[in-house]
Amino acid sequence: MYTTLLRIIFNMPGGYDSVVKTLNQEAIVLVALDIARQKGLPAVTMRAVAGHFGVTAMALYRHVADREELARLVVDRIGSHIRPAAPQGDAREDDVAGDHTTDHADWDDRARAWARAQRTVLRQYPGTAAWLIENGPAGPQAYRLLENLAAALAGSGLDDARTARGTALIMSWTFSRVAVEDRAGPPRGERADTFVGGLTTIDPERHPVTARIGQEFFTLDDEEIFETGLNWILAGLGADAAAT
Amino acid sequence: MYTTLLRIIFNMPGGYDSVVKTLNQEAIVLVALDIARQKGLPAVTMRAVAGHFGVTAMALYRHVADREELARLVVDRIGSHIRPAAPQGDAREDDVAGDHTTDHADWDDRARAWARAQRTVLRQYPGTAAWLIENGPAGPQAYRLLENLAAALAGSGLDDARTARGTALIMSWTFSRVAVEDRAGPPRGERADTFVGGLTTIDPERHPVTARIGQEFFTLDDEEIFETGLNWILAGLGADAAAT
DNA sequence: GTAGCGTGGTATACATAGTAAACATCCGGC
DNA sequence: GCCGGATGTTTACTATGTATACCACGCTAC
Repeated sequence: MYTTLLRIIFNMPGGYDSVVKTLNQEAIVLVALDIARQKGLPAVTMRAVAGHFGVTAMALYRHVADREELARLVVDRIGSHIRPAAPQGDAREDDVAGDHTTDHADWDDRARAWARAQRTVLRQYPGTAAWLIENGPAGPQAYRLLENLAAALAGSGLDDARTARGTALIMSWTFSRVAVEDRAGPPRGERADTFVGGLTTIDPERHPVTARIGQEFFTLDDEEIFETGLNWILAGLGADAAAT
Repeated sequence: MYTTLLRIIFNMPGGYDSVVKTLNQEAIVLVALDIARQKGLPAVTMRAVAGHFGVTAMALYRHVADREELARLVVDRIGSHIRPAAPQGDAREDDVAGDHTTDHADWDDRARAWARAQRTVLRQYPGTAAWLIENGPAGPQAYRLLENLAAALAGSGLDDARTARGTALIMSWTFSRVAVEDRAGPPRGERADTFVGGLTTIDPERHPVTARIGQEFFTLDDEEIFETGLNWILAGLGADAAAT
């Protein structure tokens, strides 16, 4: 409203759009992305996004179908930030065609790079990993990333069926680890009844192994857990591929 | 309310409690468990549970602190249904002490049995796996089950740190697979823009590998994906244990 | 120029959640 | 016979998504 007036006041060719954010899908997604980064994906509510524009929540519905669509757009945009670099160390962009020409010997390094890139970006947007597990990856970026991973695994010599299963395994590990890391973040040691937090009070009589390795849960950092799991997964895949 | 009157009407020693459910924590958890099984954990709302007793939602707060506590009680109760049988085939109950006396050679079969038992039960209560990923396992049953798994892995010869990481990996795979299966359930082929549903429309030009293996995502059933992933994980763990 | 129509934002309201606060009721013990 | 704790109710407030009706602007066709 009053756009004409504001255009006169600001006296600029493109109107006031370059100063005050215009309400369109692109801008909405960007604001939502910002909220997701700062407060997590669940904090991306219609009212919160609308508030950043000084409009009502209903205004957003002229540009996105509903919250579900907005979430998908946000997650897809997050996916566009994930650029698994080639493991050789050269900084070239990953282009799908190019990836297929790389040496097949380093398939596991490519898979590792893929998982690390996923984790790095997903960690910046709390709640996204959990969302992906519950809703499933979708959209163009998801396809691009799936292709990257599948291409890497296909280079191992696994057949198609195993390649498909392998992508599921690596994606699962990546998403669920980040989801776990998301919650373990800020309120460290706040809730005593949490799984990890409660490990100090384990009764060694009834739970001898847990009591013994309980310390490990504290000292291990997320990085180590993630990398070790990834190594085991790739070792298992590699052994299977070699045996075929 | 009117308990005296009802006791007179029903004319029974214990009052009407044996006919109409009494409101106490145990009964609340059982009703919540029932709702979780039929409609999933997210459907366990305070009002829904209260409705089954013919009371208001606020009445529940005399017996549970809040929805969070109720959810934890429900999940713990679900955990009590998980009884990973010994892999030898004998039907004895798994008791923690007994588990440790079993032969260490079959550590991977024990881990497999653990994961299968988890999956079988978690599948009966949709949304629980996702809840576990987001909130983390907690409570007595979680400890018992963790001990079971850790004990199995410790039998592989892995050191404590690796055992801890191994439990995280196996739990992650189990939980996230069931979480994925939960959503893939009823609305199969409903949303065309879903990850799996969209795989038919993959452009073979841009996503050659995905297009090729796309069929596999349809034909593979959940059982196969789960078992194969589990095998790879255990193979990776085993190789590492053997190398140490 | 003006009538009308489409685009886009607003106002209002409803449904579903959890839950706080004050009140009511009932029952057992003094 | 009354009192106090335990237990359920009432009311209401919050946050969330979203349906519906409305309205204001500005462009286009006459």
